[in-house]
Amino acid sequence: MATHNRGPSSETLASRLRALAHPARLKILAALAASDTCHCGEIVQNLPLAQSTVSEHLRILRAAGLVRGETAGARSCYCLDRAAVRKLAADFDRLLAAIGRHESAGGKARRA
Amino acid sequence: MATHNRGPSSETLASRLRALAHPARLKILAALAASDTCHCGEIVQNLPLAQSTVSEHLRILRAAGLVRGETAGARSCYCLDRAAVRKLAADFDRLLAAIGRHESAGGKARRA
DNA sequence: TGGCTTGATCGGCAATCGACGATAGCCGAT
DNA sequence: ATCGGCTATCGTCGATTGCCGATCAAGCCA
Repeated sequence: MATHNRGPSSETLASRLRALAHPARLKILAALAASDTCHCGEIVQNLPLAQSTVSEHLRILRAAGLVRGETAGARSCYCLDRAAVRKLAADFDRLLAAIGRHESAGGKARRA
Repeated sequence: MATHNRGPSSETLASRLRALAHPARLKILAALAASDTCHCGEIVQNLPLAQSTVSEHLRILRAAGLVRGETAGARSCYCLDRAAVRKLAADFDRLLAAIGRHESAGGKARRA
C-alpha cells in the first residue's frame, strides 16, 4: 500500500512538467546525464544559445528540483538530481497509467 | 545509419509535454478518463473556467493527439486517445530512464 | 418554422516566456 | 593589484499563452 497520498496536485505536477517541456531544457538534462562534469560553459558550447539563456534554463531546472547546482564561486558545478528525476517519472507514470488504463479502475472517484 | 532513433526529437517530445503541462488540461484529461460521456459542457461544469477557455484547452489537447474529438455538429464528443497517452508515457519514460540511470550505458549519441 | 441549446471561433487584454545584451561578482593566474 | 575567464542576474523586447465575453454555426424540439 502506498503510505502516502496518490500523487501531487495538478498544479504541482503541471509545474514540474513545464520545467521539462522545452527542447533546450531536455537537451540540457541529456547533457548533464551524459557527463558529470557539469559546468555551464560546456553546455553553452553545445547549444545554439547565449550564455545567459542557458543560465536561465538551468535556473528553471534548479527551481524544479531536477538539478542541483553548487555554485563554487567562478565555476559552478551542476549535477542532475537523479532521484528527483526518477520521482517525477514515477508520478507522471502513475498519472498516465490511471488515464491510459482501459477501464477507470474502481470506484475511487478522484475529485480534483 | 538509418535513424535508429530511440525516441522522438526534443522538439516533438517537448511540444507534447507542453500540452500536458497545465493544471486545467491535466484535470480535463482526468475527467475524460473517468467518464466516457465526453462532452464539453460536462467538463465546463466541473472546472472554474469559462466555456471558451475549456474549448481552447480541448483544442490544444486535440492538436497534441491526446484527445480525439468527433465534432458531430452541435454536440461534440471528446474521447481520450488512450493509445496516444500510453505512447507518450512510454516515450517519456524512456527518456527519463536514460537520464535517471546511474550510468549512461550506451553513450554513443553525443550530439554537438 | 422559430427558438433553444451546445460548442467553436474571434478579438482583446494581461501575464508570462524565451531570448538577448549588458553588467556585476567571483576566482585563479600573471 | 590587475587581468581575464566564468557565471548569475538585470532590463528589455517580441512572441506566446491563458482567460474572458461576444458572436456565430449547427443540431434538436415544440
